Amino acid sequence: MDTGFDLREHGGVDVFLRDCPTRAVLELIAGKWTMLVLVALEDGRPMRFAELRRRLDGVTAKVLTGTLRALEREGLLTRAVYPTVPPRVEYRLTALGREVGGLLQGITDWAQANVAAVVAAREEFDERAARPPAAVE
Amino acid sequence: MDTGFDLREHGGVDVFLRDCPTRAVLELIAGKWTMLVLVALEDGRPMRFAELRRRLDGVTAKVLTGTLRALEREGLLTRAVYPTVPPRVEYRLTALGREVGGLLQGITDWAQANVAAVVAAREEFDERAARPPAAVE
DNA sequence: CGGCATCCACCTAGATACTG
DNA sequence: CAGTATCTAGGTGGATGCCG
Repeated sequence: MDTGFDLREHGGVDVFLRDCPTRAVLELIAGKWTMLVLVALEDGRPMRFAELRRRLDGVTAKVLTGTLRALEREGLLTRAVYPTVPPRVEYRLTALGREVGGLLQGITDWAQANVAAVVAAREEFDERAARPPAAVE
Repeated sequence: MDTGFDLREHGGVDVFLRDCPTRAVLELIAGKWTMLVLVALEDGRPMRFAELRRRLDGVTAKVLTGTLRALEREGLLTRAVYPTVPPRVEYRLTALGREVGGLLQGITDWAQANVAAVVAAREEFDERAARPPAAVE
C-alpha cells in the first residue's frame, strides 16, 4: 500500500502532515480498545484471549480480535497458538509494544488520577451552557 | 448525566471497568484529532483557530471546532474570544491540559522515531498473509 | 477455547454552503 | 476570521450464530 509519501523527501517525519505514515500509528492508538490492550499486557505477562476479554470490561470477541490483529500487524504484539485441545492462544507484547505500552500506561495513570477534576470541569461547562447567557461581562 | 457509577463504591477507579468515568477520558483522547491538538498546544503558546487548522493538515473546520469544544468541556483547554474585527479567538491549554499534552507528545515522538519499524512489520505481516500457507511447521 | 461470518445501528468525520 | 448548518458516506463497534 503505497501512499505516495516518501520519508526521504521530508527530512524526517511529521505527525502533523496528512499523509505521513506516523498518522496511521496514531490512529491505531486512537482505537477504542487499543490503549487498554497495550496497558493490560504492558507488564510482559502473556495473556490468553478469554483473559483479555474479561479484563477489558465490555469488549466483544469480534472487536477484541480485530484490535489484536491490528496490533500484531504493526508489530506491537505476537500471537502464539498452542495446538492443544482445547486450543490455547497467548498474546504478548514485542519490545516495540512494550515501549508504547509504557507510554500509554502513563496516560491511563493520569486519567485515573485526574478523573475527578475532569468530571468537575465537565459539569461546570454544562451548567454554564445551560444557563441563559445572563450578562456579557 | 449520571452513569450510575459511584467512585466511592469502588475504592478508587479502574480504566478497565466499563462504566468508570476514566473511560470517557480515554475515549476523548482516542478522537482522531485530539492528540494532535494537545501536542500542538503543548508548549504553552496560544494558537488561533486558523493557525491550528493549518497545522493539523487535513482537518476540517467542523471537526476541529468539535474537537476543541470537547477539550474545553473536559477542562483541558480554554477559549478566549477577543471581540475585535475581524474576530480573534485564541486557544491555550490549561494546567491539566499541559499534563496530558506532555504525555501525548511522548507518544507522537515515539511514533515518529519508530515509524520505520512499524511500517516494516506491517509489510512483513501482509506478505506473510498473502502467501499461500506453504508448510504448517 | 478461540475464533470467523453476517447483519445492523450508530456516529464520526468529511464535503459543502452560509453567517456574525 | 471563526465559526454554524445540513447532508451524507463510510467505518467502527455491537449482537448473534456457527465452526475447528
